[in-house]
Amino acid sequence: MENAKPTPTAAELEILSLLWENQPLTVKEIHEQLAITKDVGYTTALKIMQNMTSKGLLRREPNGKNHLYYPVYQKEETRGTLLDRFLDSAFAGSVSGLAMQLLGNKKTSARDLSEIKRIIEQMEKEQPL
Amino acid sequence: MENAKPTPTAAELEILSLLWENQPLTVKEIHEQLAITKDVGYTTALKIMQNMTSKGLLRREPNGKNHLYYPVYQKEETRGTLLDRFLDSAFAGSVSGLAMQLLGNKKTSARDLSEIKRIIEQMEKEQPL
DNA sequence: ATATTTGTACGACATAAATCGTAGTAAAAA
DNA sequence: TTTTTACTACGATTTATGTCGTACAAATAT
Repeated sequence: MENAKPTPTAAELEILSLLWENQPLTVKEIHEQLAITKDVGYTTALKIMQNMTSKGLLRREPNGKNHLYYPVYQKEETRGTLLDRFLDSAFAGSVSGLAMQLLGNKKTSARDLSEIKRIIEQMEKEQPL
Repeated sequence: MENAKPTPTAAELEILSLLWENQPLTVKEIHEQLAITKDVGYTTALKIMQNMTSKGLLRREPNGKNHLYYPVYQKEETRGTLLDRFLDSAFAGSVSGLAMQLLGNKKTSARDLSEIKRIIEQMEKEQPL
């Protein structure tokens, strides 16, 4: 009864992103980072992190007076789960549909294109047929 | 004050997907389609479509006793908006990060790979550097 | 004309996410 | 030893989504 992989919300993902870069962190440290771009209260950050902990998204350890928070799932795993879900809901599971949209995206530069092509060729070599 | 492009939820996307394939549709027709895979009530589908209409996601026309519903935004535009949002929230805006995850996905077949490569080469031709 | 069916509107409820105020507890400072 | 500061816990509120039940209106059937 604890097997359904939890999928983080947007607010939770912001926190996870910080933890993926640098772990563990305290609530205070997370809040300081969040406060740079958003006007968010300390207790809001705390509450979200508490929710995340009870959902199994974070793990925490006592550290003197405060707590140290660790992400339970790492970046690639989480992104993979999110991508699967997104693919199904927005692109009817079509990988090439998503790829087309992505490649047509304004934010996709020529550099991205050749980078992606390089990755594909790499994969084709490693995993024949 | 009506400029924030609304981003559909998962349930709303299911309905939009049906409408993109075949428009316009009545609530009854939508519900029949949804009921094939999900156990959902008629009024639930109706309510969601009413919400979508007031959000500006759908447009409707009276048709005798019932209504015909049309999607306001077409598939590519909606997918583009969703993809931008997803890219920012889950991949810190990194196109190549998303591409890597996508290409490493189990669901991505060798056929997808060569299809994607073909698209890239096409784009590189059309839009040099 | 009355009854039944069909589609729509409205309101209620449950859940989850995000937000914050307030209060308690423990450590550090005075 | 008090007082202040720093974290944490708890509860309240708001908003959005999804889910229905019920009731109304119009058309069709009896």
